[in-house]
Amino acid sequence: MGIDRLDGRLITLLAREPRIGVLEASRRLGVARGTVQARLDRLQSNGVIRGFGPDVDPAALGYPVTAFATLEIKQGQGVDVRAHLSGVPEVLELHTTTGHGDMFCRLVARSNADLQRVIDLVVGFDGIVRASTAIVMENPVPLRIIPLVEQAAEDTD
Amino acid sequence: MGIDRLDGRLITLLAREPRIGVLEASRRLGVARGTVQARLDRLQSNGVIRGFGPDVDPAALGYPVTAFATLEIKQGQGVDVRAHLSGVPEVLELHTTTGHGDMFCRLVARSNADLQRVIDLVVGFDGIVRASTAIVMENPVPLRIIPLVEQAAEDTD
DNA sequence: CCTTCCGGTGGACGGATTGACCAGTGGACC
DNA sequence: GGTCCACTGGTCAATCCGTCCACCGGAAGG
Repeated sequence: MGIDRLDGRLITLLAREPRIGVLEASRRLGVARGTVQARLDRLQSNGVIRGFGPDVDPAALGYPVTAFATLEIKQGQGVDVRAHLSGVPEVLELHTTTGHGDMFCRLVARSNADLQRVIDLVVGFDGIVRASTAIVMENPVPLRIIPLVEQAAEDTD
Repeated sequence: MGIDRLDGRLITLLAREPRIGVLEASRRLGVARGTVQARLDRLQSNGVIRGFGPDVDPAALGYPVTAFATLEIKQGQGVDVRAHLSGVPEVLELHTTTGHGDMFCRLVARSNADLQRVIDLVVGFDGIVRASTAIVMENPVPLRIIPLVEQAAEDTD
């Protein structure tokens, strides 16, 4: 389990230019096409590459506001809260974190005003005691993975 | 700007089965191939679909621990802190949020012990006054976009 | 009512890529 | 020496891609 330098270069290449196919990738990497195919198969069955889903921008969908909310959960209500939040489209992800039954989620909304509606949707549920929200103003480092891939490849796993 | 139901179905289909091509997608959706191609082109130039980058799992790379950190930044040090954090591979994303020069980032590490190293890396910088970290235990709702896409499509933008 | 515009349809074309094979080679390991 | 494994370089038929085209219907505007 782990990736070598060729895997790292392959992932980086695919991340930079997702449109290229196996053949073009093999040309760029200077290896045989079969090698790239084998690597890709392995990376996917490994679970290193989960898939190639479309990367959708919520802002372009009309949801330009992002916020993070910390939720305090009533004891034993965890399961219900999860079900509730997974039913809210504006909840893009949900984590349970260390602490006193705390959860943590990423929200999007159509506007700052609309964010109030979303928060009401999220908090308007019995198991949630309290919520504190932080609105995102800038995103200096968008979600990325390449630097980590390169580091993992350097560590010659 | 916005997406209709066909766009929504197309995005959902691509998210579920990224391997399928334009031709197969047109068959599934019951429309002509040219239509799917035109829609895809439009969605991409719109910026709704940013791309089809590989979805890499940090855990499979050897970084199974995720944490979120809130950073308090010294006045006027924002730019330097961003540069510093963007140079740390374990920082997967960084946001500036409402509050007193606060920032917010997602971290990964090889283990709970290794997380200490990462945090030291992150915090060991002049402009950062204080950091509070929450370790992720579970991830009931992984980062997702489809429910939002479907809602946006229903709203018949 | 007529005209124009626009998105979708169904079809076609050649070039390119894919997935699947194969024998051969070199290094690592026992 | 023998075995295993990954990579190479090549072939094959099947498929898909990007790009054209003529045609149609509805919507909007005159």
